[in-house]
Amino acid sequence: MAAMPELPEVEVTRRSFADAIEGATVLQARLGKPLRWPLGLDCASLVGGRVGAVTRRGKYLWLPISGAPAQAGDGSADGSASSAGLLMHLGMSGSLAFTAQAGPPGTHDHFDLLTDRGLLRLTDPRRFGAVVWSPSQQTGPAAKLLAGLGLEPFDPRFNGLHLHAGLSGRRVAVKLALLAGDIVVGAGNIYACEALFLAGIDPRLAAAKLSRPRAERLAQAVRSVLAQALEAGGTTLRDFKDAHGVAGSFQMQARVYGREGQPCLICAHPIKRITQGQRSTFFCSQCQKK
DNA sequence: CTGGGCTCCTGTCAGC
DNA sequence: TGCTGACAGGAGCCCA
Repeated sequence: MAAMPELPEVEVTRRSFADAIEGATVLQARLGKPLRWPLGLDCASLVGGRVGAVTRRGKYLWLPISGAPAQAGDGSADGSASSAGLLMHLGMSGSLAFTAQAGPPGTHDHFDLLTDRGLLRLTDPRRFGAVVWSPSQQTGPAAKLLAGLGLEPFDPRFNGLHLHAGLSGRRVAVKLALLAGDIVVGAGNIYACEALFLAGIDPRLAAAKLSRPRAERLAQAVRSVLAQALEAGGTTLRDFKDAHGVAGSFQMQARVYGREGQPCLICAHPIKRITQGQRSTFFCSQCQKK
């Protein structure tokens, strides 16, 4: 079962278990095969900890865990932002399930957090995902990983002006600049392609060459594509499911992604596929201009 | 500082 | 049916 964790999928996952797990007590933790980075803590040290409010930053989830007896120097016991916790990333193939009853771990289940309210389980075949212990979001490994992330797409400060400023002085193609995530987070390969199509912008256009008005349109398109996907339950192309195993509603139809050779929905010109930064870009050469 | 390319690992699918 | 190669939604890191 493939997950497709771009921002909407991560947010849908978060919403699907955040309320249920908040306030739970950790009974046990287990690691499977190594993920992208080491946990940085003994699983046993998590036992007795209390899970706080799960938040998201970009495609990362933050699970505050406070008050575990074995955690030295953990001053906070209320699950607040300054609490210690786990920074999680789903990589390219990760998914989280939170269930009351779960069987023994399967081949691709590489992290379990058993609580008195249920089991949070990370399944990740490719193991590009990560679960990393950090003394807080603002310090330690979490701070390092979250540093340099751009604005959240739904942050009111993310607008055409911000995008235009971020793109200025960059020679890279506008699509790669979007993907880099240091201007705005959350647009992965699919949604970057889709947003550029919506905005009528050629993905190969040098970032700095995008005019202010077109940057405005692109910012709007990024928000709109991500909002649509979010509303649809995070569904994009395949079989994404949230932490209860609920599938998305399949409303977010890709207009260009994965449609090489098929007619553009606007002008019927065949959709093109090119490679940018070792990744596929889909676009309509007729509707998307430089 | 920017930009380009590589890398981690496994599953799936198309083609022969 | 079996093998092989291409490709996959992320993103940190290293080097020019």
